[in-house]
Amino acid sequence: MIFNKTTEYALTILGFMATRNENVYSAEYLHQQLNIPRRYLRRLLTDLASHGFLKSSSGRNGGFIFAQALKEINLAMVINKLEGSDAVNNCILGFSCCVVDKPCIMHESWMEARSKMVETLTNTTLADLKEKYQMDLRKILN
Amino acid sequence: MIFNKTTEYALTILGFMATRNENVYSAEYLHQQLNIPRRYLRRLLTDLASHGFLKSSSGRNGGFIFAQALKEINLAMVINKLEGSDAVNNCILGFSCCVVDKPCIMHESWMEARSKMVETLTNTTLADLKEKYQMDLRKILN
DNA sequence: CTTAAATACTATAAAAAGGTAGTAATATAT
DNA sequence: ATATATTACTACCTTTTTATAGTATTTAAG
Repeated sequence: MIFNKTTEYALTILGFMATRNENVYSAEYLHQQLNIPRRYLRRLLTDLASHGFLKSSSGRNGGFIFAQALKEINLAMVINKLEGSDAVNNCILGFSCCVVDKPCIMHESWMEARSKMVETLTNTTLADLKEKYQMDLRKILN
Repeated sequence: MIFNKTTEYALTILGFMATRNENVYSAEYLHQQLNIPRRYLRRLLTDLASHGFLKSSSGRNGGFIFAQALKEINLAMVINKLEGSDAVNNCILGFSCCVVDKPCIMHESWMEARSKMVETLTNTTLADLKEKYQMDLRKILN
């Protein structure tokens, strides 16, 4: 499982938008480029706007743009907003009773695994993805 | 999200069984100890048996025991069996087209994060959990 | 001012995951 | 043999997640 489909979609959208250079992205355009179900994607875009990642403009020539600088948005932020609170921070066993001073059996192994993952996700911003994308492009051209 | 509830339950059950010293564990007993819904837990135990982690014996005094040595069962195995195929090995974006020679934008960041996690989960066996549990017990007693 | 291209809102449908119920089958103790 | 404690199987119900539909609203072009 790892992440919900909705979260995957959100990362896909933001990742795509971050690496291209359009002025504005309409839902229809993103749908065609990314193959995410049309109506579901629209709602998700609205959500991403209400979460503060995107800004929407209605009407003709409207669409979505980033509401923040790319370097301000990291992958962990997106995941946390979409999975609700701290999906990534929970005990692997979902034990509400599993806390630092009374950990469950798997606590230690899982914390180690998880914290590495969270660290990477937190350290990766959309700006990093853009940079990587452009570097890859240059490699292909040379 | 990270893992399904079913996967959490499975890890809880196996972790519990690994750290205690009963001869056999009935569904009813596990239900009382672990607070997993009675009927759902039963089905899950049957599944764990058919996946080869447990062996069941019917009838009076029946129940479940491990079908393999504790050191042969690691957390990644359990997760993979329950989440179906390779949940943990998928692209973060769920792109079927994302493969090593044509990776998606987030491939690299995600692979790094994920592989750390998979490594820990693969290296942690039920025998390790048992050992850790007994060490913790000794600490409390001293 | 009308039309067209867009987002916004709300309700509903479909699919998947989680959970329950009934009954059959099995095996042990007495 | 019978009663009891157990798992096994199958069908169904509930909740959550994913997806669709209809209609209203916004805005720019012509």
